[in-house]
Amino acid sequence: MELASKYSPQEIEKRWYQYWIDNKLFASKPDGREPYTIVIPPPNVTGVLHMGHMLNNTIQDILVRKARLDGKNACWVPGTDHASIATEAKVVNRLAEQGIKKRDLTREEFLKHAWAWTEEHGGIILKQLRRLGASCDWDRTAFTMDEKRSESVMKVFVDLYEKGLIYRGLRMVNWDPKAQTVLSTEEVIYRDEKSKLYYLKYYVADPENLQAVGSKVSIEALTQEGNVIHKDSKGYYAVVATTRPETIMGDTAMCINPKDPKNQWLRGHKVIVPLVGRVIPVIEDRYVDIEFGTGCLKVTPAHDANDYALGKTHNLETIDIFNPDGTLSEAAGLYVGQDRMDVRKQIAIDLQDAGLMEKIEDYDNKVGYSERNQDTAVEPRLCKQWFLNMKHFADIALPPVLDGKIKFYPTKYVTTYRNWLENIQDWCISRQLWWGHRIPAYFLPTGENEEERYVVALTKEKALEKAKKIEGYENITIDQLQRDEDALDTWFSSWLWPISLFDGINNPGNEEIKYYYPTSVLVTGPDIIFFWVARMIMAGEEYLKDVPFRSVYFTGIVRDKLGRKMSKSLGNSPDPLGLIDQYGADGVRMGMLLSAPAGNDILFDEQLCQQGAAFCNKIWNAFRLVKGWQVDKDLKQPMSNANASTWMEAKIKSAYEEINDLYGKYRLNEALMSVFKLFTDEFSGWYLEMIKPAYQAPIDQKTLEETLCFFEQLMKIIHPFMPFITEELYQHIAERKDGESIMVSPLEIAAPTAKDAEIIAKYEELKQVVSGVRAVRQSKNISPREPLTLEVVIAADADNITKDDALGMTISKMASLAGIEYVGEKSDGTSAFMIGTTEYAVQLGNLIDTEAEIQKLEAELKHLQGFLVSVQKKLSNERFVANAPAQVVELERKKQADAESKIATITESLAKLR
RNA sequence: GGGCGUUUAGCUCAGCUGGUUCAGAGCAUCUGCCUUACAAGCAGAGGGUCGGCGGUUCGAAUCCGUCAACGCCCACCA
Repeated sequence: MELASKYSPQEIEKRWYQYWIDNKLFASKPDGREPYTIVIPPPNVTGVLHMGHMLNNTIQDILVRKARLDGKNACWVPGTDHASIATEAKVVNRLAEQGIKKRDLTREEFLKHAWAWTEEHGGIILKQLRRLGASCDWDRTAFTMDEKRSESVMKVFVDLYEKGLIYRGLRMVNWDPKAQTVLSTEEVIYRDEKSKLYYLKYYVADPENLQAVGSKVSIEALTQEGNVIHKDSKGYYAVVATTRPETIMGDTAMCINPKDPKNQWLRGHKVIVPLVGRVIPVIEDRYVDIEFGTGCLKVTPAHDANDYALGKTHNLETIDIFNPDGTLSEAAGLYVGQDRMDVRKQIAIDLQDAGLMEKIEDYDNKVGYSERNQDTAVEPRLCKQWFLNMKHFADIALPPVLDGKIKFYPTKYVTTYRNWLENIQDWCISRQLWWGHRIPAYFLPTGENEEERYVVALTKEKALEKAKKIEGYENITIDQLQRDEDALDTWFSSWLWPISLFDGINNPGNEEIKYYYPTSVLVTGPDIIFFWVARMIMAGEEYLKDVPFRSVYFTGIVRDKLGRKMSKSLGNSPDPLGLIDQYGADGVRMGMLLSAPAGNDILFDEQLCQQGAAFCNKIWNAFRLVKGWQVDKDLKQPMSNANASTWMEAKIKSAYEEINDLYGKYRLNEALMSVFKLFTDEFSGWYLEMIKPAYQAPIDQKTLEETLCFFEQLMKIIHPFMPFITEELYQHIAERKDGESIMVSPLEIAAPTAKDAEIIAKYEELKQVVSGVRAVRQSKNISPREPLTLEVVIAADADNITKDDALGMTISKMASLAGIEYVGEKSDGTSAFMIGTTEYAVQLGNLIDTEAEIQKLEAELKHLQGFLVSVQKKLSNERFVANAPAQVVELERKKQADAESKIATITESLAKLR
């Protein structure tokens, strides 16, 4: 079969992917082999493949394919996440485009739209992964909202509720006014913002009292005690610094620190909220920072977590001045119906106009935004929500990571993990969304001002049974039960992923969960260590009493080559599928990985894909060379080939050992680099050139067989990184039966022995001699094909690698030598170089440039003399000789001896040249 | 404010518990080659006082201290 001189991946990749699918080579069922399991971090169901996915999934695919070659039963389970906030937002937007408002629809109608959208866009991302070569067991594709996963979520909710770990309570929570849902603390990200600090005047409401006090103790006296008293024509006033003047309508107190000397004069008084006119008490609490602003804090219990806490201790009224959409409510009394951000601007003006603003300063502060929606600030809001008690889960999730039962790569994330768990807050798991798992709680009818009553059960029927057992509700009917409208946080289903994929919640102890769990490794980004990684560990420990994965490999963020995050607005994110079209999946995989040092961010440079494509071409052409050789069955294998073959085998063994070690440490970029060098330098650059027959000359059978065997081994070693081209060539190397595949062909390579190391060392020396001759050619401008004679300057009985017939032959071939001569003294007209302590000289005849030779030798001599001085200095240091280990001293002595001998040789040569 | 990490050739990174001929790789650069597997290639070469300072040691890129720059995470200072 004729092979083109350039490798074209497109058709080949398509063909083999189909072949793998047709032969169910990605499928896994429990059997007697050791399992190797990875569950995919489920991408958003309506998401589109980006470079982060490319990296993450390339890594997973490499690990899974390697496991297959190692003879393990590899199972990579794909799936998607319903991503409730993100998806619901997308559906709401699409409906808006059609002029439909979410709140005009019933829940059922809305969900119909959402499912339609999911079916339309859902799973595109999984299809895209196939282009990359992802070897997922597609028959297992799951969705966080499919039947099994949903059932698991419901069961877990009910179970945790019954265990008393889920509770419902009124808390200060983070509210996203745009999505109109509550968020967990982890979903709020804080951004630095340039804002303003407004200093507002709160007039003292009872100036007579102040006067009264003042009459007893004069204002002057108070001032002398350190009080800072503000007064203008309208009276005495306190100054409060705030970043949020629009919340003053919710103020129910002003707070000072009892130990603040500046504000002692305000003790026990009342002040008037500016513009609003409400009279509020001055309370005292050590929470207030004396140094901040004026030391006076406005207390708005409904709209700030700290103020809420203050409100609780001091029994303050709570006035909620915001509507769920972030506009001002009736309770505010002013600016009703306007957006809080507009009100902030307006009220500043109004305060100023009313003379109630002391000053405005620039101020840097942090403002919380929803992780999913970065243009609307999160609002602290008092809300009744469902929470998961995290203390219990932190207790069970910390030990496995600290004890190393789960290994993190890189390890630095253990600290991050521990810090989070040690300061954990309860997890707010309810969301005011429809797209998600609806909370299985049912409210019972109650009177107007009664506490709410509810039951939690898997079905409405079971809820009814439970309700009937409650005193006073014996006669309740099913229609009177009102199911909670809210859905659960997406992560409340994701945290079960490694369990629910094998149906371990619904079907505890089933064959699959027993076989595949714990999974082998989780490959994910550090940004979801709290959202997902930690919580999976919690769920695993809670429900299976075992870790969900043995190791976690945290990948970095994919950035552009300038180090900027890839983003749509910067337009610096390449289209992954476009890259695959251009460079082939194998090329892109290599490009991704080469730039991905373990645990660091990756600076993606498209040029690396080019390198990947070039490597494919290299492999392709090496194969063309081997495939083109004619065999002469009668030809005996030359010794030089037999030796080269022994060396190549040793080299593969030692490289493979190193590669395996790197896999074990998840240093995949380094493993790939080793693979690359093994193929390009050792195999193609050296080995093939060593055994390559002369033009149109045949090769002996044995060498060809051995070469094909190496080729096959190399294809297997490369396969996890570049699955397509390796499969293609594997199929070409020998006749394969239909259904056979490199993917599942076992790869067994023995560990290198001491003898292998010896051979490798010998060939390293051989390479140096060859390079030495080549360097001489280069510097003298001699054609690579011009035959030259090499002199080896050694004693007649001395040993040298060129004396080995096979090695000598190889050196002659690789360096295009006419012959090798052994001389006691090199002849005139030679250019020399040293390998170790042996001098080699290339006969140049009249091409020799004596002056250049002298310069070269002088430079080397100078260098050696400097080196010798440093070694001698070390050896003459008594403390070094006394303290350093014997072998280190011995080594220095050898360095000294070698240097001296080299210097002698060079000095002699120089004398002769002169 | 606390914690973690990074700083080694033009770029991206190795260099483990200090000592295997004055620090390595890939890419990039320069030079010479269209040598019948591959110019998406081959051969050769140049390039770093290992962020600064101080210390421990016979010996430090490697250990300790300190400073600086950059990055990330956490934290209720309005």
